[in-house]
Amino acid sequence: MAGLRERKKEQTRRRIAAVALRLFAERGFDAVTVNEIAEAAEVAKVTLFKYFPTKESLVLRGVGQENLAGIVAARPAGRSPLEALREHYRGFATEPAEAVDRETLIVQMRVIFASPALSSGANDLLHGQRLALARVLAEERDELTAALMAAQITASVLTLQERFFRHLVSGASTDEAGRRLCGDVELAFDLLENGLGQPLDRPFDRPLDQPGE
Amino acid sequence: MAGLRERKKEQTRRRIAAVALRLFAERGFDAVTVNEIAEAAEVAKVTLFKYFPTKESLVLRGVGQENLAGIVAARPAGRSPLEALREHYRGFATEPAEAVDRETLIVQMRVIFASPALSSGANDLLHGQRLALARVLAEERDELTAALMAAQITASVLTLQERFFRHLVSGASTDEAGRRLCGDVELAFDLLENGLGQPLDRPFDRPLDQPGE
DNA sequence: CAAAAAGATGAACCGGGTTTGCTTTTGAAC
DNA sequence: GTTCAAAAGCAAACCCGGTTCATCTTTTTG
Repeated sequence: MAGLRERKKEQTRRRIAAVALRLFAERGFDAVTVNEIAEAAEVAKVTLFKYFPTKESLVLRGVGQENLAGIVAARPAGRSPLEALREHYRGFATEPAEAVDRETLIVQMRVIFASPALSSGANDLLHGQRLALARVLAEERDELTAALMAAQITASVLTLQERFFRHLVSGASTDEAGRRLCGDVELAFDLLENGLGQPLDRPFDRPLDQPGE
Repeated sequence: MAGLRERKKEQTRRRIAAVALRLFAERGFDAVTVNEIAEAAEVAKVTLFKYFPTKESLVLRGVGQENLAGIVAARPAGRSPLEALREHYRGFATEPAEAVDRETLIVQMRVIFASPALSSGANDLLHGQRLALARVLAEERDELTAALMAAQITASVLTLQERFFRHLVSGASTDEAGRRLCGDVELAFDLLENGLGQPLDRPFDRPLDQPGE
């Protein structure tokens, strides 16, 4: 019934997250205390921690929630896990992001990249994904193979994400970053499929990084 | 000149690490405070932190110092990075561990696996390795390929390590774990070389996990 | 042996996070 | 509208990892 209570809570949560992101962007993650955030957001520290379990979660909320395991588990019959994932990321690269507004996302990523604590925190989030993916893959092959596949896949996806956001953060337009990501996705999945043995090494060539942004 | 001072310091460092490991093994990483460790090791807290920068480092000292980048950079001419790494891990799997005594190592790993904080801490240590490896690889290929290769390789190596130590921790003898690791190394590097596309899927078969431990 | 250099130390402090005990707000039943 | 239980909010005190600082002890060196 979407009560008043719910709305107020949602509003408070947003306010806290927004204030926190702003302060982090202004002065850096480590230089802002949760007390300051709570004060600026006009809640008690204890209340803040009821909404967000840790300081990091103020920024990492909803980052890297790809659910690779789900994508693989839900793939149509006859399609390999890699094909399914490649398809998914093709879609992600072409469609224009949606949901949260770009500006906020960029600031968020900038803050994350600027703080070692947050970067490695984001890293950790993928650990769970890796285990889940390994579990799904293990239904069709032996456990070690499944674990290795999951490890390679999540590592590659993480690399793609990092590059994508790094482009965005360093000023590329959403379109341009998306276009780059397109090629990157193909390369990444080709490497996964065919292995590192073949020197297929970037068949098409492109400007090898920003020629000035 | 190997002064008295040096010896005492080394001795103190060892004592602290040993006491910490014992306490962690007895009661778990989170249930032990650094004050307790300092007290039990008969040093001041501030002294403890001069030897070990963080609580985690009391356990993670020297864990996962493989230096993949170094191995690749130092490989003989004409050998591919993957070949060099495979060779290195073949050696590691056959030679019997050396250095630290097995018992301590096992306790250490048990403690690490039992604590999420430590597990993800150990994870983090590989992050630096990944970047270093990517940098070395980037000397011979484009940056994205290098980054993806580094990501896949470090992820695979981490998986191998985890399995190896998990075997040890769950009671396998060093020999047995080493023998398993042998096969695992070949599979892991075959997957890296040839890709996940080919269903080479474990050509030899083995008991597919502990039949009760 | 004396003075400098290096360590060790206790005490106070900081910041993230939790506990406790209390007040206020909300939603629903009467 | 009144009543009441549940939910949310709060201040203050606390815990723990980690740092700072000023002081004291030990080792080295000349």
